[in-house]
Amino acid sequence: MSTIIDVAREAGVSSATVSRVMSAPHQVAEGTRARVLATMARLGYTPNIAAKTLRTLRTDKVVVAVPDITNPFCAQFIRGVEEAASAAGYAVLLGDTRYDKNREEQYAMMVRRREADGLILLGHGTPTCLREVLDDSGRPLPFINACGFSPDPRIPAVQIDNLHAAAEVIEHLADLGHKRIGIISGPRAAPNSKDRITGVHSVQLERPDLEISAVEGDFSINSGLRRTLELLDSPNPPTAIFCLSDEMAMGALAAFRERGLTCPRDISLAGFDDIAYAQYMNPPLTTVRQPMESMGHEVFRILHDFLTGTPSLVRRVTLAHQLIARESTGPAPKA
Amino acid sequence: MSTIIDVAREAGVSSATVSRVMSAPHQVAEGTRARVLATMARLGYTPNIAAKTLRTLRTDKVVVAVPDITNPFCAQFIRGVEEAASAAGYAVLLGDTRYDKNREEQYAMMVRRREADGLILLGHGTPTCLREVLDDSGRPLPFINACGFSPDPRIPAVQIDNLHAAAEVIEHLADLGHKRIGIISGPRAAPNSKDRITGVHSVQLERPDLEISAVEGDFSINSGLRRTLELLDSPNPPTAIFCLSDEMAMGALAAFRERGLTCPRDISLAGFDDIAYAQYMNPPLTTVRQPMESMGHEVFRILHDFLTGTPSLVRRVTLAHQLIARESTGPAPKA
DNA sequence: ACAAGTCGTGTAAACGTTCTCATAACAATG
DNA sequence: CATTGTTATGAGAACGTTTACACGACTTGT
Repeated sequence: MSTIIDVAREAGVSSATVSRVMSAPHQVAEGTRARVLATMARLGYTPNIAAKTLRTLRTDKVVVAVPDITNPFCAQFIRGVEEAASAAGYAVLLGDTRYDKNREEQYAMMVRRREADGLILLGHGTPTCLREVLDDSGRPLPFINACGFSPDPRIPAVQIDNLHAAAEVIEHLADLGHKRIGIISGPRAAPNSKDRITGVHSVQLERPDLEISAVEGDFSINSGLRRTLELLDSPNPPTAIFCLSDEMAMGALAAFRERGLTCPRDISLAGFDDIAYAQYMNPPLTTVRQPMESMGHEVFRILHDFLTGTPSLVRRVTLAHQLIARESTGPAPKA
Repeated sequence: MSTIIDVAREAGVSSATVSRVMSAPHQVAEGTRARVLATMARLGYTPNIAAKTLRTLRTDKVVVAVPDITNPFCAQFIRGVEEAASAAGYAVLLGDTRYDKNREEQYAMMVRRREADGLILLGHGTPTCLREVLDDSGRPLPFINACGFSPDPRIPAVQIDNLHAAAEVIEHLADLGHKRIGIISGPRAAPNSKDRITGVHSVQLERPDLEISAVEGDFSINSGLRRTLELLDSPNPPTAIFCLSDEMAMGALAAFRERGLTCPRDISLAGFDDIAYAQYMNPPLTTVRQPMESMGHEVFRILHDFLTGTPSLVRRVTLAHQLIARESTGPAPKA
């Protein structure tokens, strides 16, 4: 492996000039530049990144940590971040936390150890090793949440209006004549689950004839299946089910199948997220679209502004969602 | 940010000793070790990775590049690699190539620039910037393929027996009485598509009454939908369709729906991969299970042996697959 | 008592960059 | 002609580690 020194020697210049050819080409005379470039090509020179970051303290990398890489919802978000990042000359380091705090910490450590310039976390959490720094120094961190506002207001974040999104779904179902609606939430602790449930109840306030029964899932297909079976087996089963993720809705569909129920004739179903599969389900799923790619763009933009010292006061951004009515929701069956 | 020198000064030892406390703790006296450890904790010392890799030329990172992070099939593989990697103290850098050669090159460059110790590529390709090195030096590279043997035999790889797996599916369908079978392949250029098609034809040799019509897809849901519609609209449509990926099978299901066909009563369907969604589709999908997690383990193991200089002659490994018959395949309808 | 280990530690030279100064050559200005 | 400014380059000091080598203090075996 040849170094910048080799190139310098071969081209008859100093290492400083070679360095400049790469980072500030206009500063070096055209002839010299061409000669250096040619030498670099001839030697197959590739700069040593470790040395570069040791010197500059910049890695041009950001970590994106998602709770479940298996979920297409996360994948879309990653795509968005990746797009914005590579446009700005940054590489994306991807982390799959599997909803595990320890793994989350590990990825956060990468920014503490300066293996990456910043951290984007899908979810509302704050890794403790970053919180420590924040509490000690009080200075803002190269860290941002997506899809969930942290309870700590100092931490920037981007999300949709979960409360109103959920409310719209319930209104949609109520308009179709559904009175008994089952909700399958994500883990209750998550602020966005809470927001969505608050949204559900806000509708109930205006339509007191609504009967809402909420159970707790974990966003997985299987929990959607299990919880739906429970709802169906209850004494007075709902005529519509609202899953707070499309994956759980997929499980619900399997549960309907298991009980011989036809959707939407016998029971209606709504999901949340609008993953790519939603439109291909059987029947195509009514759901709320979260603009995950735009969220990725936006989140990176904010982080990047911070990294480049671009003065900015933007802390939190709310993006527009969209209710997408497909065929899984229909009129409530006549009792 | 405190350095190893700060810790050394505070603890009254040399930087060498501090370094040893981290990398070879048994070499340093217990009392000293405790003192150093305490000092490190007090100062909140975190080692600078850039300096470390500059010195050692090791990053303890491997890049895993997959063609489509959105595909749960890839995700499972990543999980497998990640598991094996973190057990061995390696971090995984994830790359989403989106079937794009340029992106593939970019990730390969990371190992050339020593930003990572090795590259795992899902697919049969060889990035040109690595092939160059291989051709120039002739020495083996820290590079391995998964799910597809490279035409270049010098490159290690792990995959299943695609030929026989596909043959088993066709036999399964033929046993159910299907005579006209449609195949929706991935891009023809891919060796594993070729292998599977060869497998299909190997069955045809023994059962000459089979009519096979193969069309080319691109593994995406949408191509599955489109190609299936074409097959259904042909003069003598097949009674069974075999998609070379579960995602395309999902598209096929949507196509059936669009044409008012009930699966498996009117038409049978088989997929390939056994992604997590396969069992939850409507109807649950008959498919071939590829052991993606084990493949991840195995692939990392081979790469790791190479990296640690463990002498090994294993170049290529074939893992066991499994035909999983679910409800999407049934007896051929009576003409 | 001496030679030959072992053990714990320190010294200092790398690793490959970047970047601040310094300098030299030349042009423009008074 | 002296001064000032501009432009292209070089010298060399960091950046924070690891590690080969050296050394002194013990232990052990003769």
